[in-house]
Amino acid sequence: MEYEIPAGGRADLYEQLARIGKVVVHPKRIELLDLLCQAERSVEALAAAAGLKLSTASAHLQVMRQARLVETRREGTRVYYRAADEEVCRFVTALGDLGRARLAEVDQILRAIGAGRDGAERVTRAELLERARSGEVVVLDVRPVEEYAAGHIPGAVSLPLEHLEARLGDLDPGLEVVAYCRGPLCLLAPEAVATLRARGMQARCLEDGLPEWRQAGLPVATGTDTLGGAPAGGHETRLGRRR
Amino acid sequence: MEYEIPAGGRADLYEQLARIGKVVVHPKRIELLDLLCQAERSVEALAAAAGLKLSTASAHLQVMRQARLVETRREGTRVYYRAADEEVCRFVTALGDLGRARLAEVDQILRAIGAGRDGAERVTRAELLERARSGEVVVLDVRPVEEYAAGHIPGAVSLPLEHLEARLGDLDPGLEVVAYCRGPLCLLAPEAVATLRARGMQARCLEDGLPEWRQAGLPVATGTDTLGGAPAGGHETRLGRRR
DNA sequence: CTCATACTCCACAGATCTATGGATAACAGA
DNA sequence: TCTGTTATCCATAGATCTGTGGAGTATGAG
Repeated sequence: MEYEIPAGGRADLYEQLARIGKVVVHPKRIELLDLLCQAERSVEALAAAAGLKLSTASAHLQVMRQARLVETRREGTRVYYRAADEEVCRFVTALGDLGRARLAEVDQILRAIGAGRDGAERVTRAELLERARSGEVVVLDVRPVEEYAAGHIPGAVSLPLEHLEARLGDLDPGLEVVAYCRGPLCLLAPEAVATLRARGMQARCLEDGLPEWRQAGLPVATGTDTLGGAPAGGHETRLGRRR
Repeated sequence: MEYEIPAGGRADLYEQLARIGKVVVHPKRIELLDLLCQAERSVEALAAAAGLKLSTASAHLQVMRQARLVETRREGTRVYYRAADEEVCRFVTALGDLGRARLAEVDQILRAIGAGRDGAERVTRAELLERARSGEVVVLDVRPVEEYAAGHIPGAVSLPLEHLEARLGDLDPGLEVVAYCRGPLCLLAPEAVATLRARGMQARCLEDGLPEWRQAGLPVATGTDTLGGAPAGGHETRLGRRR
C-alpha cells in the first residue's frame, strides 16, 4: 500500500507534510520516536518501553514507517526499528524545544516530577569539552546500556541510573560528576545528580542530551568497550580514573 | 475552555507535545502556520489565502491557539493572528526540512510545479551579504507587500511576483538580480527568476527565504518605506539604484 | 516437518476529527 | 439605538483514527 505520487499542485505539498504531522499527533508515537532517536530497538522492546500491546505498537510503527521517519532491519525472527535519519532527530528535538518554549505545562510537569533545576546550573557542552580534556570531571552516561552502546560522548562512562546506587562506591569522590541522558525532557540525569548530591558529591547535569550533542556536530563513540552498567567482571574497576 | 494542568507523570509530557502535533496533522493548518510565519493576517485574509470558508478557517485557528502556537490582536472589528514566537517558525522550518529530506514526493512536487533548480545554483546568504554590500546586485522580495512590510532583508526591494512583468523595465539590466520568497517550499522566487531569465537578465534565487534569514540571526527590516509593488507614486522610480 | 517466536495484518466497535450553515457576539459608524 | 462587518460558537452528519484479539506470515531451532 504505497503512497501514490500526487498529481495536483501546491495543496499536495502540505498534504505530504501532514504525513509527518500524523506521526506526532499521538503521544505514544512521539514517545516511540524519542526512544528511536537514542537507539534502535525491536518491536517488543519498544512496546514494553512505551507500555503498549505488541499489535498496537506495531500499528504505530507502521504509521511512522509510512511517513518514512523510521526504517527497519531484520535479524532472525526479530525486526529492529531505527530513526531513518539524523534529520528526524532534529525534528523531534525541535518539537521538544517548541513544547518547552510555548507550553507552560511542559515545564510544570518537568518541575513537578523532579527535573527542577534545583539551583544547579547545567554544564554547557563547551565547558564539558574543556574540563574533560584536563581530566577534572567524570562524564556519566546514565541511560540504559543499549543506548550507550548505540552512541555516547567519547570518554563517557556508562552507568545506568538503576545501577547508580550499587556502584556509588566506585566513584572517585574527588572528581566532579557531569551526568547526561536523553535530552531536556528526560529525567534520568537530573535524578542521578540528585542522588549523588544527597551523598555530598559534586555533580551537575549536562545541558541537553546525546541527540543535541550529536546535532551540534560533536564526536560520538559507539560500542560498549568500557565498563558497563551491569557489573560483569567484578567490582575491581574504578570509575573516573581512566587513563 | 482552558487546558487543565495535568496531574500524572511522564505520559502527560508526550500528551502535551501531541497538542503541537495536532496542529500539523492537517494540511491546511500547516499552510496557515506557514503563512503566519511570514506576516500576521486577519481571519478573512487567511481563509482566502488558504481557500477555506471563514468558519472553517476560524476553527483551525482555534486549534492552533489552543496549542499556543499563535496569538491574536484585535483591531476594530477584525482579529489579526500571528505566530506566537520565533520558535514556532523554527518548528515549521524543521518540518519542511524533514519533508524535503525524507519524502521524495515533496521534491517531486516542487520539481513538477516548476521549482526545478534549472541548472541555477542558489545564492548563499553569505555571498549575498558580500555582494550586496558592494552594490553588485539588486535584492528582490517577490512576496506580497504585506509580508514585505512585516519583515524583509534590509535593502531589499519589494516587487511582488504579480507586478514583476509590469515593472520589468524599471530594473537595471546591468545588475544581477537575487530574488527571495518564503522559503524552500515557496515558488515565488523561482518563478520570478524564470521570468527574468527569459528576458535575458542575470537572476538567481537566494537559498531559502526570509524565515531562514531571520533564524540565521541576520538583521530584518520592517515597514514599507521603499517603493512598493503597486506603483503608487508613478513610474519614475528606478529599481536597483538605491544609493 | 513441526513448533515456537516475533511481527504484521485484519475486522470492528468506540472515540475523535472535519466541514458546514446558521446563530451569536464584538465592534464601528451613523 | 440600529445596521453592517468580522469573527466565534454550535449542532450535526460523515469521515478518520485507535485499541484489541485473533488470524496469518516469516524465521530459526530441533
